[in-house]
Amino acid sequence: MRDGPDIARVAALIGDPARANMLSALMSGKALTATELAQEAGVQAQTASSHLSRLVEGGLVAPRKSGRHKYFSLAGEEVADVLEALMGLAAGKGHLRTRTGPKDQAMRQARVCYNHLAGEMGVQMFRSLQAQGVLVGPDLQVSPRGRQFLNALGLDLAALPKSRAPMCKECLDWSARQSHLAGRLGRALLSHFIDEGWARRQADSRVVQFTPQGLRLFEKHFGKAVRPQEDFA
Amino acid sequence: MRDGPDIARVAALIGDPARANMLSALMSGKALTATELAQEAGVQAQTASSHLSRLVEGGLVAPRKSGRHKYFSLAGEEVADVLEALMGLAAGKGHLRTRTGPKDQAMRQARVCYNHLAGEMGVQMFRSLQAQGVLVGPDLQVSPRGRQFLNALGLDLAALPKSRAPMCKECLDWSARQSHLAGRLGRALLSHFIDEGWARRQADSRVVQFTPQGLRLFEKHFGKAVRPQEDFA
DNA sequence: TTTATGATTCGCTATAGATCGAACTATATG
DNA sequence: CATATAGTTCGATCTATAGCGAATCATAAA
Repeated sequence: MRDGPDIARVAALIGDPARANMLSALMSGKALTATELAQEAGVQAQTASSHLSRLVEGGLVAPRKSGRHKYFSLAGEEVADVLEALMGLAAGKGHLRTRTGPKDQAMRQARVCYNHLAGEMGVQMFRSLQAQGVLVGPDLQVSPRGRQFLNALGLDLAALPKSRAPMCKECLDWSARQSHLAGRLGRALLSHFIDEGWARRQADSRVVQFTPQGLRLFEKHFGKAVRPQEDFA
Repeated sequence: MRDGPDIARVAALIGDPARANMLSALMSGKALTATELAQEAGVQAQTASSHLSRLVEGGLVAPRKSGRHKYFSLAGEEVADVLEALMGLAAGKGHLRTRTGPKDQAMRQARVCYNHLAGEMGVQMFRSLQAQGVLVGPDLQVSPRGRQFLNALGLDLAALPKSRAPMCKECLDWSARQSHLAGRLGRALLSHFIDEGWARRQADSRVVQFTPQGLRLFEKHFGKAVRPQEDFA
């Protein structure tokens, strides 16, 4: 069994606590500077710099300079997917870093996964979109009815930036263990919710906080989110 | 960002070359003894023993003794899923361990993923099952028509061993970058192909070799597999 | 019983790499 | 220009752990 991809290389890259913290922070979808990431990781700036160059070298994060700052972000959606999957496994094995607090509860409810909505509400939205026939088929095409639905929401697909990236993609949720919507449409929907004031991002965390009004509107369009699943020991 | 699952712990566990080799070998779905795994990993028996106890401790593999042998297998489907996802990322980044050989080609065509069929043919089968309405809805329920279809194939769902594990589950393919069928049905289908002589497992590898007849029957029921995708650099 | 083989435990060594202090470069701001 | 801040490079240290030899335990075969 000496063939196949070199899985140890990427895993080792993720397997260092400092780097894992950085990657987790980047799961917010925001691009962060080297010093911000150093703080997230709890190490000195020099150490962080070394870690970051290794992450770039390994193709997990992408650098971008702007003035005297250097911003880092996840290299792509596949990276975010793998991280989310790893979180699922770790959570399932009970490897949690902290006692479950109030934030944890909120994270399970609604959070950012790279650039789209995850958590119970993310899962609920995805199921609803399929049930309503907005997304159809195994490859998740947007149906004509779907276009109409999205227009009614105030979202124009044609206005989305052109890109070779897939419009719709599934992403496995670590807390709910079910799929939610990623891809360009997933990103567009989350931005839309925030632009329209349905929800806002909580500073320095992945939590997405819906306003009471926003929640009402969400449930009107996508149905009521299932109650958060109890802990799996 | 000090909350969330402890991703570094599992990743570090996978991130050692010897352990990664062991896990890759276990992706064949077979349970292997400690010495077999030592050979796969290219280390001495004592070293392997230490690695294996750590893998068990971390919940990634499950031990089972039988006489003076101790068999190890992956702890569950979630573990296999994560490994497959990691392979996808590693392959996408060009982190391959060896030059692409003839075996590599065969692996992309049809291989075992833990206990079900993966590769181009696995993906093709999954799409076909959805297109034909055998599996319907976002949660992949087997339709009444689906039951009929499977019966015609010689597969009786009611005869499958009872279990709380999901009947149908998606699993992301590292070579094709699309979903294929996992879960109890996925397992049952692969066993069926082998029992019926459509295909046989290649010794000491994950490759699934279809016979000419088996291939014809497969294509009759599931359509022709798409041509293997070219390398992504 | 003895003998052979599989697996583990112990003790030791060697090494990769994580960490930080200090010096250095580059960009911005006054 | 000088000065402050962001980021990197270099060198040194220190720790975790992968690796193996040798001995030990466990089970099976003879």
